[in-house]
Amino acid sequence: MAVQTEPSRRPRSPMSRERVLRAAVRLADEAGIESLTMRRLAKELGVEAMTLYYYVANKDEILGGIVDVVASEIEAPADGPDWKELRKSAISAHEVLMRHRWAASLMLSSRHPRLGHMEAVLGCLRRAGFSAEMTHHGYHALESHIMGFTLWLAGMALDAEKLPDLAAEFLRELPRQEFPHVAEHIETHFVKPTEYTGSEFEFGLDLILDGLERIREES
Amino acid sequence: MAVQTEPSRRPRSPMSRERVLRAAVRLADEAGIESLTMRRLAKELGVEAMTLYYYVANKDEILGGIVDVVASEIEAPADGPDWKELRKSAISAHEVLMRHRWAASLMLSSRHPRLGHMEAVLGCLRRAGFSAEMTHHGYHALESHIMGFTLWLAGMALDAEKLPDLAAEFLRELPRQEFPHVAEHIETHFVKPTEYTGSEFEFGLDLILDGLERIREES
DNA sequence: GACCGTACTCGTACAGCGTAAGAATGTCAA
DNA sequence: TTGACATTCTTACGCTGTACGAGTACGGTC
Repeated sequence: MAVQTEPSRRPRSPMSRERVLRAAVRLADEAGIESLTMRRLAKELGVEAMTLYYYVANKDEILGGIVDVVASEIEAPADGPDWKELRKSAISAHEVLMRHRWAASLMLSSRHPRLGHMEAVLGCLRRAGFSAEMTHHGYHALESHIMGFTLWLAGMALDAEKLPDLAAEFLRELPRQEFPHVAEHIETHFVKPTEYTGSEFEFGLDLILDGLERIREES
Repeated sequence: MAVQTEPSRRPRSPMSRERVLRAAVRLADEAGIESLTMRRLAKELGVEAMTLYYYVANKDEILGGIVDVVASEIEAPADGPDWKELRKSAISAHEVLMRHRWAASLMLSSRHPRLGHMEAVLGCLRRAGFSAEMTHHGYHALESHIMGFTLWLAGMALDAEKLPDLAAEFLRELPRQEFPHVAEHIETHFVKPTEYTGSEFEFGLDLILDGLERIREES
């Protein structure tokens, strides 16, 4: 039963569905999701396009697969009694989705639900004493914030390092008397090149969590 | 032979950029955004694909244009003193984006900001006494909820009328002891064919608005 | 009439996309 | 050696956006 296959004879590392997916994630991260084509992905793997179809039914399966890869990086809320574990989990989701800026919109349009994560979040709320009704409302409020905010920020951050310059130029051409608040917004937000620390995401998150807390205490 | 009023050579109404965009919106509404191709849109207008390029630089301009058409349907918050005008405006945005389920994700990826709406929302918060900082936070929290929730719901509602059956079958195959809360969630949400009235959207919206209110009163 | 500029529409072509069909190649067991 | 099977590649098809240039219609002017 000695494995006779000598890797030296065939320099290519063995292909696999997992290897395809990992390469797809890397390609999407580095070159954008629009660069993820069957031919380009195949070239990346040193192979022809049709070879991929031996490991994957079609491109949709690749898209679903890389969404799963990314989703598995998200930290689920712990099982303990503290329902504010959701806070950590939400921040984790935001961070992961910002590392893979193409993932959020794919995740929303994915036909296949992430049951494990959903179960963990719902259970966390339920154990904290929320009613079924309130649990569902809370779940959607949280998920909406994560997705909405992340999608917005990911759209902004397409060209992160030259954003201050872009904002400055935009500001110069903006008719200020017509859009004074927009001008103010851009100024405080973008022109000074502050590192994004997630505080904006957390503001909205805490708005929701504190609101839920209050509802829970009232009931 | 009088060829003048031959039905095959029907009198085409005059083409225009606006007519192209309106047809594009209708096509996307009726057949999905993925059906919006230059050739199909042209056929819809009784014309060849390349004709469209006389009115529009490229397809991206069409996509930007139809986003603007949809955005203009959204009711901006009124200029008055009541900052909860934002509530009406947010609900309007949600309704409009649900009428055009392809629009939300396009709007998020659009490179061109909707200054008028942004100015109205920011001004509304500012006039209510929020600090610049808080205004920006509130703006993003609201916008995130609108976009995140609408995108989620639009993804769900792809095949609205047969959703209860789908949910029932999904539920039948779901390992209940493994995902009890998910099962509960699906049951209360989908199996009974309740008309969606927007109450879920408004729950999260009010969580945010009430949270902002409290912050305003504290300061 | 003839001529011409302008506005508009279309035919053709090309590179790139996902992928169906099947041939070619490599590897192992009998 | 033969045959079965796993893996990869070649070719081709219909679709996409769109570059390029050739029509076509319709005013003026001479």
